[in-house]
Amino acid sequence: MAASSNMGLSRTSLTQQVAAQLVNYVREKGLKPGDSIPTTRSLAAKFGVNSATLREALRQLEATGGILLRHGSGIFVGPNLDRLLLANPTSPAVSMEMAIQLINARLAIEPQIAALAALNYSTDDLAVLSEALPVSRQPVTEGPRNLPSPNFHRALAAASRNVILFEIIDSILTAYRWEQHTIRVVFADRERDHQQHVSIFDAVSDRDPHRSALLTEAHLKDILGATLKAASSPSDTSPALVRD
Amino acid sequence: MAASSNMGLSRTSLTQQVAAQLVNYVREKGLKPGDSIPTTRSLAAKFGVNSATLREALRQLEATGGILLRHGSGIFVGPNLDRLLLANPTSPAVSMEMAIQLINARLAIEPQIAALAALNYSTDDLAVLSEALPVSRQPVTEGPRNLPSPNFHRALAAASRNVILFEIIDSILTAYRWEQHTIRVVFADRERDHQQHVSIFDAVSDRDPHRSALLTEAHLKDILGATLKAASSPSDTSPALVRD
DNA sequence: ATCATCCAGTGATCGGATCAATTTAGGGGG
DNA sequence: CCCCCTAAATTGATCCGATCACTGGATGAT
Repeated sequence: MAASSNMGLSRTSLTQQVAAQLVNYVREKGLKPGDSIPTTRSLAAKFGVNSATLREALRQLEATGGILLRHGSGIFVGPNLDRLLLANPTSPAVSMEMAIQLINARLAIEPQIAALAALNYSTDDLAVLSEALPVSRQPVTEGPRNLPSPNFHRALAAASRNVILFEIIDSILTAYRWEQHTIRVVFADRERDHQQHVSIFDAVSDRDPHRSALLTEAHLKDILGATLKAASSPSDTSPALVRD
Repeated sequence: MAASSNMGLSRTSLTQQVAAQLVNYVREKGLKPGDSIPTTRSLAAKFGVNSATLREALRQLEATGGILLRHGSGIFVGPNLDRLLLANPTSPAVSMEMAIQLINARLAIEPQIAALAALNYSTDDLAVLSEALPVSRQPVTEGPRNLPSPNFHRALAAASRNVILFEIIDSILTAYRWEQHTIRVVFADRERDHQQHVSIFDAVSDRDPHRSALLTEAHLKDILGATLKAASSPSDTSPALVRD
């Protein structure tokens, strides 16, 4: 049951494996918020890892909001179970469903962000935004190690001058990319994607909130449509492309 | 410099104190994404804690997306510095600014969520929503241990049938309550708050997305206005109230 | 100059020991 | 019989030191 030895390809750290196992445990047991989780000692024994390693996994899940650690009392499932279970996807089907929900979430939020960006952006923001513009035309720029070049949507959120909204979009995009590790969304018309970005940029720089919102909405609906089509017809000849 | 002994009231765990210290270190040093952070051993010595404790703090910050741990290479500041720095607020003034940004973020998102809820809710959702309705009238129900009674806005987000959006609202509300630990927002007209909730509920149950969005927007603008007024005039006679 | 190899630095994991907070079970007094 | 106070058991939190595993640069031969 344990068998966490580094057999073959073990790209992930033991700690994260343990965290994933714990999430699966909660999932399979059908535990609900408030339910208790076995003690640290028994968990460490169950997963066949050291207490320190288990502890790191616990902290990680606690930071995410998945579990609660109460000194002297025990370990409990956190209030927001979703956040815990979404940590590791179950099946590609679920992943696709998640991807669609992610796009729908963006569809609900980003038009407002575009409008706010049009109202609040500074000259610096505009510079960053225009700088992120040509990037979306590049095929798949394999940038430096771990510095993903700021893409258009992130820059747009930054221009809205609201840290919270930026954080939200950032986390959504991150989550989306994570989903893409499982399912690759085929995006046929890359040039069209870029053109839409340009038109959004123009609307924002014109300080036109209404037009910015509408164009952003249309853009995301386009992406949603492409994703839905890709969902019905599995990956065919066209290579999987990453888009932002 | 270390001095992490449990003097007086130390409600937070040592691990979290260390995490906070590390964040402050990054802040004061003015480190930017990609910059390297001292080694685990030196950090443990610097903060005067054991390596295991430091490690838990690191995992915690890593899970939040604040830092990057690379085996054999080093520790680095993560791509999203904001997420790191927002972990612990600096001053009440900043906190107030953050509270306003939080409300503005809700203002950008929740109307759309209300519209989606009007379109997508099921009978179960409606039941939960109506159940959460009378709660907002209660003064400050000190519920059981750690099960915050589902409040109206959370239920509304759940009715939108989009897990991502629910997560977003949930995190915003959580963050907001966290901010309230520092600054207490005075909300004068509690009855009005409740009436607005009721009218939103009616619009949603009528499957009227447009009206739902408009009412939600008005409701949040009300809250924003009250918060802004409280920001200008510091806490006076009226007791601080918690609202949702 | 090129490339394989080695080595120091650094994070990751381990094993057990000890401290601290919580809960629970008794025991004494009312 | 019930309540309060104390003590022990339970469980998470921290510590300590050691060892393993990955990376990157230095070393040296070709």
